[in-house]
Amino acid sequence: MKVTLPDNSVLEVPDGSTGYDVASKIGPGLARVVLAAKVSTDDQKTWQVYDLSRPLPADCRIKLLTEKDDDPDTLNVLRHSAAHVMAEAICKLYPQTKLVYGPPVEDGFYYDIDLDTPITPEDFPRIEAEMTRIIKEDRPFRRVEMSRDQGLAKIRTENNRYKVDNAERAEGDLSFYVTGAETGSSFEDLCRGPHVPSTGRIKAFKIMQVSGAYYRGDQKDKQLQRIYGTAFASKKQLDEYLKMLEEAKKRDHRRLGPQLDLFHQQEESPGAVFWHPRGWALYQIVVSYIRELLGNNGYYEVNTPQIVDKSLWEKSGHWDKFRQNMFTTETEAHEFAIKPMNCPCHIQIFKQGLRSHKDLPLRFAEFGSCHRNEPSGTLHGIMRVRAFTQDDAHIFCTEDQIGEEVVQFVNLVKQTYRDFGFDDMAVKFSTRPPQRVGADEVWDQAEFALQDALKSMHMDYATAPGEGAFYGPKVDFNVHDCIGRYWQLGTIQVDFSMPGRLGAKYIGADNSPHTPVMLHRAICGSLERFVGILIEHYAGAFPLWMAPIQCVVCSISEKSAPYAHEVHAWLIEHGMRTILDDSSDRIGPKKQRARDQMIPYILVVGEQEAADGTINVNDRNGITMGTYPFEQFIQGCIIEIHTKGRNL
RNA sequence: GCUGCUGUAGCUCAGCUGGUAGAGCGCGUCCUUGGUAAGGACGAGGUCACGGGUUCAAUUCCCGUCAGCAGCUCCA
Repeated sequence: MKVTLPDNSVLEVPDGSTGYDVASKIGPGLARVVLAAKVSTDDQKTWQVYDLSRPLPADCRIKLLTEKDDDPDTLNVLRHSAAHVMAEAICKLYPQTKLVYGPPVEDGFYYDIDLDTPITPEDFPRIEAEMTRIIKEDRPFRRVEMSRDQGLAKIRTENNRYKVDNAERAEGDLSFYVTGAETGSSFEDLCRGPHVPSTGRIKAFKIMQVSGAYYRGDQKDKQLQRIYGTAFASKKQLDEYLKMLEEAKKRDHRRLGPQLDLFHQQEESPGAVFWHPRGWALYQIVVSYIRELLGNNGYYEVNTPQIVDKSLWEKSGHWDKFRQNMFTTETEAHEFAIKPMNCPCHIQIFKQGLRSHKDLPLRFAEFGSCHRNEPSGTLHGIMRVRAFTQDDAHIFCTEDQIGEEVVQFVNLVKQTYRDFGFDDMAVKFSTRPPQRVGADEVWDQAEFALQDALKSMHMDYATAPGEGAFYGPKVDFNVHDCIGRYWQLGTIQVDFSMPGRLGAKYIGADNSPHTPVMLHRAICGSLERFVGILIEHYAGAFPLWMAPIQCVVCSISEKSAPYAHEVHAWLIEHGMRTILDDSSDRIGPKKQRARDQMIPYILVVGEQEAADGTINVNDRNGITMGTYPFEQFIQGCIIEIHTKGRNL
């Protein structure tokens, strides 16, 4: 049979040859480092990863995965095998363990186990030692295939409901992997594969953490222990990965926020933010940016009450679905809810007076302060909080106007994210959830409108079936943080239901009343989260235009302190956010302190500068940029701020 | 909310098998007025998260509460 290699050369091998045979034929060096084979039988439309010992299909295209290449499947195979080794080690140490499921994931792998004894980080070294032993034995991974019936019969004897479940849900015939000899020391697991040839090929691994995970993600089902690990083809790569994690920690907004004196959080108000002057300056820069953008794009800013009678939330449908997550308060006759969102209030504004179709689209924006009683375990720094402010707006429009409004909004999102420096956002389109309000035809229409707009803009997006809001489908704009977690920032949601439920009407061209469509939308989403993402994105080193403090003036000695005061005053007059350091420290420590605060420009002034009317400019990376006349420096700053630093 | 871990000075952390606490940085005062990645001396700072229990004695052991961390679930 013929096997085509990546360089399009064709190798003639006996029928039934394996990936290992092909590798050996090419060269013994390759045979030593190859881990698995990637095989395509449909001219590279789809690929399947094969064990090296598995016979190849006739006339296929093959790509050999080695320890050195960067194909993500290489790591997946390696990590999947590492998961098996870890499972074996755990079963050896805890014989009552029931294995559940152990896949590779983005940064490593995990194995879910059902075991009543909690595994703690203190146990990791023992498990790792056992894994090292298994790896040293260099036992082969052997694939054993069985007919479905045979396999099911076998697995049912094992008293493990999870594996029976897995087997029942798998399609077609079943395969098991035996690690080791057919008799004697070996470990077996129901598994689709593929695996590396033998345990010895796992060169670098580490158990990372353990946590709870519900079986099949169901909160009502048993909570299992999920043990996370990672594996690489070399120790060097593992070390690099661990170092990268350390570096990422330094960008964490929960560390940088207090360190840069931006905000703090404390026990007495979990899920809320105490903004310090510098953090609030940053926050207000975001607000000003959005306020200007909305003003230029046909929005009217409004403001609505914090505390609203429960009856409004009953009408809107929130009480039914989110009562558990709403903060309430009461007076003599009323039970109130602290608003968890702004839309019902915006509808109240819409309802004042008689609206005409000529008023549409009508766009109400609010920096709306909301409170949601999020479950304690979901809080995360300022990214997920209970008290937050959205750059919220609701667009009241006709069905015909939806497309155009979505397009305009997506353009605003793109412009904003570009200006703030987020270049890789992920777009997600979420469709109708099981629990929802509104007729199916209406959902069809709303989903179509959103998708159509995305397509017309040639946006790349992922579809999330069933993840829409209860009143309508949505498009989310997500950005990742320093440790790769994705957070929803912007969103636009089509709502055919709530205006009707709350009695919003306009008079159409036909002189009869109609219910408007409402679009819920936010560019930043929660401003708290947006600022959190900004902190991590820039690791605290904000571009000049958004830096809370833009310059610090440092005097060389007492002799130059008066001039430093003068320079400081000039900068303030020119609108620069500036502080003065005329302390008795030497210039070294002053600069160090300024760098620690990530202040973009450190302006050193001594007797020389005082005599010349100049300033010596240094950046926060320790680079001395030169001595400039004051005017020249200011002009440079003004340009840098105006262009948001993109051309400099 | 669930599982596991954690909570000691403003920050980062020591503190073994119970005998009421320590370092570095920071902070304050003084000396030094020094030209670009931390000058020197002295000093102040802690109800060891909170509430119970065991004990002659608890920061240390046990239970509970609160908060944080990791993941799961959730996210209008």
